[in-house]
Amino acid sequence: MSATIRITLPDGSVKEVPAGITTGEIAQQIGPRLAQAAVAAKVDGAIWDLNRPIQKDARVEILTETSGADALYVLRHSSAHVLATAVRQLFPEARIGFGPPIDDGFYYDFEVPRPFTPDDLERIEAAMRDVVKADQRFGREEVSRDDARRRFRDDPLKIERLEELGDEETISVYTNGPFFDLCRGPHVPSTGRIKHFKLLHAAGAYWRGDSRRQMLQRIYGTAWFKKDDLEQYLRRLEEAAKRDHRMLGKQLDLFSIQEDVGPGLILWHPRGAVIQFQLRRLIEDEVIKRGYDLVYTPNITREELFKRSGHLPLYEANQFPPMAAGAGEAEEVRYRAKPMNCPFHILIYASRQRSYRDLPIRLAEVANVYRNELSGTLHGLLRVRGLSMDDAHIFCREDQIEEEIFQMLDLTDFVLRQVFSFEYRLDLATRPEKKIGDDAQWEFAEKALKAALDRRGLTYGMDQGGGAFYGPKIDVKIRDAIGREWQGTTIQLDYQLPERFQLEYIGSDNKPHRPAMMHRAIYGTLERFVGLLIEQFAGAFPLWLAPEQVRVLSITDAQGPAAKAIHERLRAAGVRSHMDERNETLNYRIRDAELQKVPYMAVVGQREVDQGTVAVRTRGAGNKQEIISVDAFLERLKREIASRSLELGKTP
RNA sequence: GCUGACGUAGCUCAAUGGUAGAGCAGCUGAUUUGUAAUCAGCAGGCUAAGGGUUCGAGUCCCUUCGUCAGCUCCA
Repeated sequence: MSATIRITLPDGSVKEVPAGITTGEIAQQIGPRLAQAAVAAKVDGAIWDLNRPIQKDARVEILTETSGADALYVLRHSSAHVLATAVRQLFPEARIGFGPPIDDGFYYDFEVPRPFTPDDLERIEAAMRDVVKADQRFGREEVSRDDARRRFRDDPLKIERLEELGDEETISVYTNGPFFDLCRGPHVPSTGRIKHFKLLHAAGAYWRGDSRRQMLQRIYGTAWFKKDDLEQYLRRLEEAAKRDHRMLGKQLDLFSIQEDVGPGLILWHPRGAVIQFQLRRLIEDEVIKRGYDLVYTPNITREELFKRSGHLPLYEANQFPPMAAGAGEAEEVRYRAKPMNCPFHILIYASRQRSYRDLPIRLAEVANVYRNELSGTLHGLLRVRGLSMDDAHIFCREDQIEEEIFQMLDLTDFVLRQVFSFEYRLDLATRPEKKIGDDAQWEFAEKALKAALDRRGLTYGMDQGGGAFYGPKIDVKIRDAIGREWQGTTIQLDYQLPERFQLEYIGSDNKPHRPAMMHRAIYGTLERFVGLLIEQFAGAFPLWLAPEQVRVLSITDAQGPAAKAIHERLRAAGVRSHMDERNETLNYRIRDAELQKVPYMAVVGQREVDQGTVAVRTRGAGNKQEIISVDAFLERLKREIASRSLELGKTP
């Protein structure tokens, strides 16, 4: 006998249906068009296949191609299976790893005797199209552990995963055509639903993300419901490539990285240095207003200092090897380039006795540090070996911690959101495996960070195990042009260093106490931040940051002296003005200034000379020129620069 | 660091194992231009570095350095 169950639909209506009905059948009952468009269903909030039977009362929502992220997730997961089906067909010896959906696409990991070539990818993609054409039905089976062991006996990676599943977990196997996979699902009804996909690239990836385990070959792809969406996505990738800071850095002559100097070491050309300089000014001015003191400390130090701080040996892999002082009195003394500034700031703190009345003490320094990062991780300005950190260390009483963190979050918001309109995401990173200090200290520190975040009413993610070895931290992630996330701001609590350096202050009880300590960088590093800014603005910087703010162009040589006078007047007023008096046509010089993304061009012809005006052309505004007096132009420039407006011609 | 691809003029790219080219940029000259490329000429290279195979290597092989994608790591 078949029992009846009650299905609640999103509009609140209730359907009485026999138990064992599938969500696909429910869709069919509602309407054939819905059934046609259906991809999967949400049953009590969980995503299910359309052909999975429902046995008890539930809320059901049919997901269609237009249901957004959930539906795409299912499509891409199924695409990964189609990929694996094709790979297995062409490379029967391939063993399968994991194949999940990811943002914008999917991947699948394979253990194969040799890596995939670009040719292989083309063949695999063609084979995938055959699988799609065959319109294989995705079937779901629940199997016993023994059964699963038998079925995956040739796939050791799957067996490894299988053995980790708890006894209470359902073991499900999904099949399509000849392919079967240990998989939680869900999937689209059949492979024919996957029409618009493309394989993007192949690369090595460690099994389970562990660099001690074997390397598998990962194939990345993207998949969409509509042809337009796929094309738009591919176009978006191309557009993003045009914003790549490495390409723009070359075109706009901002910086270079040269083999003669070394990987990850930046040469800031004059035009790039301007941007860095403006950022330094901004943060230094702001920090002074907020009660910090600026300090300067050396780039190298006796190695003992980093032993005392605990960086050696824990951080040694990231440090450059020691250098000897050479012949003479200090022959045996070994020095190290600094990877961090904390020990120096600590020594400044400890250089005299401190009272509770002095706290908090906030020491700030935009400093160069050197970290020997793995060569394969270096990436333009976004990951370098010579870093300019806008670093600071705060020493305070325990009861001041929360307020200090609160203030740092405020400074972060000022810089990232108010000044730059960055969308940013916060993470609370907790204790890692490699750490110093006991669990009680970590517990306390993690709570303090949480309290400040909650007090500011911020939402944040948890990054379990992502903390620094000396304490938990709050990290800010900013996306680059192609959507990769990079850490910018970091706020870290540290209970270890004050202990190691025996830091003290004299409390109101006239007894010594240990201060709390925090590290923080708002930009993170100037290298990375400038890199992200280049991509954010696609090289077209707002006036206050632009390497060249105005380019003065004379129409013929006759206006040369007058143009030069205007240029010099602007420069004397602090405007970054350049003059283009090359023997080229006006059109040529305008084109050049546009390509260099100069915010304003000031064109000076005979009419302008006679009237004491300039013809102002705004970047990107075509030939909508504006004739104004030199005085008015200069006033406008000054106002816009001071306002740090992100848009040309607009002062907030 | 690992896996793979790649490295040719300042830049972007060509060159079935058989004399290294083009466009732009640069230099010289002509031209004096009113809002996205004026014309002509000239110069520019030990093909990343080092080794090997070959009558002959930019091209094939090895090593090193570097770049790119991803993994790991991280500001």
